[in-house]
Amino acid sequence: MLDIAFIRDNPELVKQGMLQKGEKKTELIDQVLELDSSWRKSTHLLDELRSKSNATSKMIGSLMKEGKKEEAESARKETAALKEQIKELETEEQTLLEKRNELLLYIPNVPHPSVPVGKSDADNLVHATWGELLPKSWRRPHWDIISEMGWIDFDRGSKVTGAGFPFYIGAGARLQRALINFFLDEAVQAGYTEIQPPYFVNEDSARGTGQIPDKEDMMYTVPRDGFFAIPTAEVPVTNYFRKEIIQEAELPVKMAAYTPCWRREAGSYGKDVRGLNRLHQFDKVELVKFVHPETSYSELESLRQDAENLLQKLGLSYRTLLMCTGDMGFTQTKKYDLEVWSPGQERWLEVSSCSNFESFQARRMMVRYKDKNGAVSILHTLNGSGLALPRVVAAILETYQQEDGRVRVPEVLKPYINREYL
RNA sequence: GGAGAGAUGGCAGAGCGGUCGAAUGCGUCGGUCUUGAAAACCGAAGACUCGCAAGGGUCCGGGGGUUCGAAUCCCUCUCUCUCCGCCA
Repeated sequence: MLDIAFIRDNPELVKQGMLQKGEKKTELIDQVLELDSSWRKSTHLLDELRSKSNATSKMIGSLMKEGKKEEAESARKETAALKEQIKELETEEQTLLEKRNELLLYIPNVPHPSVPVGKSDADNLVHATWGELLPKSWRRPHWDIISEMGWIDFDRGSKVTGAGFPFYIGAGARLQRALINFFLDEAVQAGYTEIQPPYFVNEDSARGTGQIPDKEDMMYTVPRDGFFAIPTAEVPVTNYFRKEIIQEAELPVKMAAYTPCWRREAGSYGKDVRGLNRLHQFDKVELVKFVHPETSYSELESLRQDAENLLQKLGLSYRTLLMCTGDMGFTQTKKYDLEVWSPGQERWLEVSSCSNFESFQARRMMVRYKDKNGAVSILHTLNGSGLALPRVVAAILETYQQEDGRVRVPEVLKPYINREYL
């Protein structure tokens, strides 16, 4: 969420940011500011009354000590009305604050000035393209390769769980494991600490990273225990430091986590869900950074570079998009997407998304850092996939397939899959 | 799942109804001393929030209650530890 003080000082800027993200309800800002000013009035009055009440309590205490019973007694009687007033005001003040903070959750983060203004994915900027775009020609889409080789079984997955929960078998499973290890090893090499987080989180964590209330429907829930199955490792990992203060010297903190991810993906259909293009359960290595506010944009660039390196080493062609304001999402100020080339489908597939959240998540989570002078401030968080497996698998199969049907093992995976062909 | 104990500042750990935002130790920071460091000594440090400021207010796991007044008493929830049961 945004800093209320920032909204007070820059209401127009925040409104403009909302409009650029395609969020038209800018009256939200006026409502928040109105609630805020009533709350402040209420708090002010309440504090005065409390101050008075504290003073008389103190006085009663010392009167008792001096043995002035009658005076203490009469002072005590006077507090009755005051107490009543305080109690009333307390509920009013609390209600106002709760309402204000609730609305605050619905105000999106403000895009960074370097982000192109636009409405949809058509307005995204192609930031860079790497590698040659193999033509389809004789190449087949990955789902054909998969079913012919028996590497992934969608039908049995549907039987056992439901659509979008596949089984990986033999070389298919082996490839998954190889990629996970490769991604993690590369991340550790790049200075990230390997983390294994919980796969379920509670409601506070889901709110901390912004899944609630914005993307609540994307998550699978465990109602009996109040848990959410994580849609990405971002959620547990970013919440790692919730309500904590980190020493400035510790920054930046970089973490890499492999987890399965669960997403309900309601409303998807057609070619988008064909094969490995979109699943309800998939594997991903996620990179998360906690950084000093001054460095968050350079950290975003290096995060993107870390993710790009993986694709380059795998020998996959890809492009990097700088997402426009309208296609960016609620919590980010700036975001790059990496899309890998799928020669069998002749289309781009998103395999990574690298974002800067500035203080948006950290403020919700109260993650702060303390500088040398002892001053405490909110830090910045970032994350990016490094990488999401299924579409990488799709691209590998389609890129490395031979005309005879076999699939070569990418050079960098050979330490993990000790053979020439899958 | 059953029984008991506990939750206090970065950590350890006092406090058991008023002067406690909280002793003490360690750690941290600043200074003295030193060529430099260590040791020793002296000193400084919680967070949030309202206010231009002066100055208020809130916070001793969360929520509620008793009281003029709660870290201290009561209820409740969560978590941690010990024992038993169960188990990868």
